[in-house]
Amino acid sequence: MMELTRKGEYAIRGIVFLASQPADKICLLSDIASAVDVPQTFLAKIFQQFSKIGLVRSYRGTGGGFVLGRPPEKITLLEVVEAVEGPIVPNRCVTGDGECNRSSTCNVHPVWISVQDQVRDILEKVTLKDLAGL
Amino acid sequence: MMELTRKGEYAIRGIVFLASQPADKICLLSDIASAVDVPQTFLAKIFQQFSKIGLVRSYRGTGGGFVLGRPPEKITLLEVVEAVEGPIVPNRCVTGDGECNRSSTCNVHPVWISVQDQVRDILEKVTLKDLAGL
DNA sequence: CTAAACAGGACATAATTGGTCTTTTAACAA
DNA sequence: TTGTTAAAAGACCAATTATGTCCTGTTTAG
Repeated sequence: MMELTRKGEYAIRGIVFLASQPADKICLLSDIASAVDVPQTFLAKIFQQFSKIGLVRSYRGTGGGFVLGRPPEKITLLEVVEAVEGPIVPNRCVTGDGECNRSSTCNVHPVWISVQDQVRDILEKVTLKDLAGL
Repeated sequence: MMELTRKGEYAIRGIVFLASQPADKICLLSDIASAVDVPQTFLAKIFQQFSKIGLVRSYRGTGGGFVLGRPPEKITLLEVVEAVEGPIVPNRCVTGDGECNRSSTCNVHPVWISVQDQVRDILEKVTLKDLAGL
């Protein structure tokens, strides 16, 4: 249960590596991919998702590549994980879209809420600065 | 991320229902399944897993069925979930079987440990007695 | 012996995961 | 303007996992 997918793992590896590089250095996807040992085409998809929500900034063409969208201390692990894995939702109950039709009598419900809160809390306190060892 | 599968959801529903029944009542699988609205054949698999680790006790033949293996206050939500979903492992890192070959330099590692501990802690404090509203 | 009820394994189907490939778009340089 | 470089986007595909079903035991009460 609760296992991160490869996509999530690769996402973390990739962006942590980027955070460990000099702030103004535009990194090639190919370099990142080989540095963190992830298939480049797969990492491309991941970084596209990052780019859409501003976690990274991309430049095309010659001399192009990626840089962090914000300083590493302003990007949390929660953001990175949720960017590629979707929101942290331990049970269909807590999605709030009426999935749990037993909610009135469901004593399990508050437990999942509690789990969700705790996990989000932990991941939110960790930034790329911490992870990149800066 | 971290979503419980249907199997896990069904498992909880089924055993919580069983816990809500009189302690000495041998419940038919068919009755449990229809009460909690789960396909009987699927629930059968789940209860077989419960039975193997003693969460429930099964009786075969005429007059057979299921009862809880222990008093409801002695069965935790953690046990129930882990029985069918496997151990709570947020990342391959924390499995301990050498999956994380970067562990020496991996700053993410302790975060997953922390998540694992917190979640287990929450689920361990909730018993079937709580969930069945006893 | 027979009917009731769980145990166990094989099988089937759909969804998700974990990618690859191709084409397009954008930026720069000669 | 014309290549060349590099990311964006979308189609596609194989393997795995999730979600069951089905059939054949095996056990037990009566």
